Amino acid sequence: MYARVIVDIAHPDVDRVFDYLVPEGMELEAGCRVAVPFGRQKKEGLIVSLSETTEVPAGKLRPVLRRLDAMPALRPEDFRIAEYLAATYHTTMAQALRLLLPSRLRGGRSTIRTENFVELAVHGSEYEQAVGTLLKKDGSPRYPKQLEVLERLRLAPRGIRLADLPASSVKTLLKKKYVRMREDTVSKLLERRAAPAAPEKPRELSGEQKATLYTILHSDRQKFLLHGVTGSGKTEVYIRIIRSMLEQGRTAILLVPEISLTPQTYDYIRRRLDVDVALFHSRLTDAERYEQWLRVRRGLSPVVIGPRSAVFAPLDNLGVIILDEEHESSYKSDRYPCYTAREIAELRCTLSGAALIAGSATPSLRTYKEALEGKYTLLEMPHRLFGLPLPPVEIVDMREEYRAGNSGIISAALDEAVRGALARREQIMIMLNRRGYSSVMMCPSCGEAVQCDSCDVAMTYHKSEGMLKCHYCGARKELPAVCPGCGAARLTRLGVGTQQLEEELRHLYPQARILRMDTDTMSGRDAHLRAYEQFRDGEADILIGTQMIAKGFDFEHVTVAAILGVDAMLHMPDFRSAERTFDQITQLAGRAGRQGEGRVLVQTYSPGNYAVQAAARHDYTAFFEEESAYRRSMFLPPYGSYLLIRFQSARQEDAALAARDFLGRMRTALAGELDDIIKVRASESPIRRLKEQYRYQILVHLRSEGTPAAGTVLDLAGQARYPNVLVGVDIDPASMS
DNA sequence: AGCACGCCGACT
DNA sequence: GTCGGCGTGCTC
Repeated sequence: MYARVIVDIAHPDVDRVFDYLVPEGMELEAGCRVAVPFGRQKKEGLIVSLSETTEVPAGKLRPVLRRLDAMPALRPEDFRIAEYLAATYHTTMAQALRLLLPSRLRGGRSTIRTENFVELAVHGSEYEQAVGTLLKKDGSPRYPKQLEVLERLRLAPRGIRLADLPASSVKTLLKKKYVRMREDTVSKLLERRAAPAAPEKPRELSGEQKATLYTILHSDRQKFLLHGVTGSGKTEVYIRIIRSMLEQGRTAILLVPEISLTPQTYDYIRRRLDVDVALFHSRLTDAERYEQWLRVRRGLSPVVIGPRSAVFAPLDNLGVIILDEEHESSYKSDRYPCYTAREIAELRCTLSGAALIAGSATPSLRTYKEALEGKYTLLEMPHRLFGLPLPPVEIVDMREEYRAGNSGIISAALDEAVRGALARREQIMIMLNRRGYSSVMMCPSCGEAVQCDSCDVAMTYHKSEGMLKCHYCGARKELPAVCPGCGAARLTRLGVGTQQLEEELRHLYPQARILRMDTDTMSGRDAHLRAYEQFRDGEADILIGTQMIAKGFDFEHVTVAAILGVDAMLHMPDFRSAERTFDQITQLAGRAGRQGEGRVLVQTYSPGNYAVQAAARHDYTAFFEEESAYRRSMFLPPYGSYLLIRFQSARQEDAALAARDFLGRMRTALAGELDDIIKVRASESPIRRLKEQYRYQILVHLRSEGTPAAGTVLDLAGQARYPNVLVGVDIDPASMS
């Protein structure tokens, strides 16, 4: 018998299966991790399959050293997923498989162990009888040790480790057949099932919710896009679907963006579903992550909640994957392999016949386009619950403010709204994009940003070099002395930071209690939850923060919501900047007026921008039409496509040489497919050195997705071998830097 | 990704 | 003469 093994080395030269002899008496299964000799080293590997035959000459074969886990770490489906990852995102199988295992199960740090567990063999009246035989005639204990063991086991549904019980009592109880032994995976935390949360009464669904639910549960379609405005009750629909799957004995994954609000979603779900829910999020330690993974692997948690990596959760009988806020950019990994959770979710749903539900108030262009084309079934929920209207949105023209002599952060309109709310003891939320800063240079008088001459994106100011750079083509130019648009004499760096905003607010409203939420202030483990509760309980009047306050933060007493720094968003050097702006304004507008009255203010130097305008009117369709026409005409995703091939090396000349050589090969290979190509740009990466690595990149802009030219480039990248150079491929990258 | 092999320059 | 640089090739 031979074991076909993928060795855990992420290098293209060894990215294949190696055959090993299975020693006499060693029991192995596909999916097992094993220790194997590899050259002069000892390595970990995963058994892809077992075989009666091998092509490898007998002289080369060496035996498996040992089996590492008591239970196969991976399931057959996991290999399908890894193969897809390796093929689609151009990485090695070893690298792909690492995504499917908790890091604890690598590098000899841990193994899935089993131990002997003792569990009750008698239940109900049989149990009572059994207890009776251990009592004296007067009802007092005759064998107190054995009685104690029975009582402890009665309270432990998964049994208790043999090692944790008195051996002699167990021996006797085994003989009496009151208890039995079972082998099971070891884990202290697995015993610790969260106490059932106080169940909440099911809520009455709105007509819209009922119709949506009905369609999903009774359709023979598999993929759905649930387009529901903020406050339309999408979460309740998700819960009903999950419950329905659980009733059929199937399992569910709920994917949420990485917004550290996962615990809140978790609490909400736990109150509505009385099942064990596994929770993945970025703040778990390696050990906790492993526990959650093992829970799922053992089939103890039929529901998984987590960010993009949770799409790999090893659930059997998968019934549904829900992608909440499907448009969020955090669903795309920023590390190699640069996978997107949506694509993996689609694959898993196809493999297991599960449903996929992508939900959003502002669907990504791509998903909405695919819904219109029929790949997804489009479900609309255009109304808020309880007949609440969407709040009116006021656009404040900051150019006018500037010309009228107010060069501060707060416009006159926002000032008036804040003072009013403070006087009425109502709450205010002010959102700034990211940390508010941007390195785009903009004219405060006309609102224009300095654009690249050949790329239709704003250029980025690199202070260290004193130059403007284009993140798409690498072009550089001097900072112009006057605005190229209107000739005004002052260009400024866009945006303010949350800290600066906080200072300004303290100065303007000394009596107000201000709470700031951003990555600087939210460092502790439960910092988010504490801040959330603080504001909810009325311990602050004004909440300022980055987009982390825009989602899931529903507060009754908020009557004023404002968004600043819209321009830094609009002028991001990224073709998705309008999409992101539309999304952010829409999300913020959803925060105010959950109880009826509410004011939403948008401060911007580009009041006429179509994304700003459409968001203010709550008109997704209009935004989609305009944005998709623009993307189509410029061959931008999801119509056209970008391929970014990056060359990284500790030695600058190695990276540069590799990029140059690759460019040459690519030009030759693409000679017959020039029609597919709009542009090829080779340059230093905008951040030319990162973590000691010099970086060069080639950006290929293709007329449409999945063209032969794309295949040519990706194949070439797959074959590329340069000493000391790492070649990475990113399809439609989220950022060029 | 590691590790040995092997073929060249600078040294006791 | 040999010590050690790192280009090349291999790992079931």
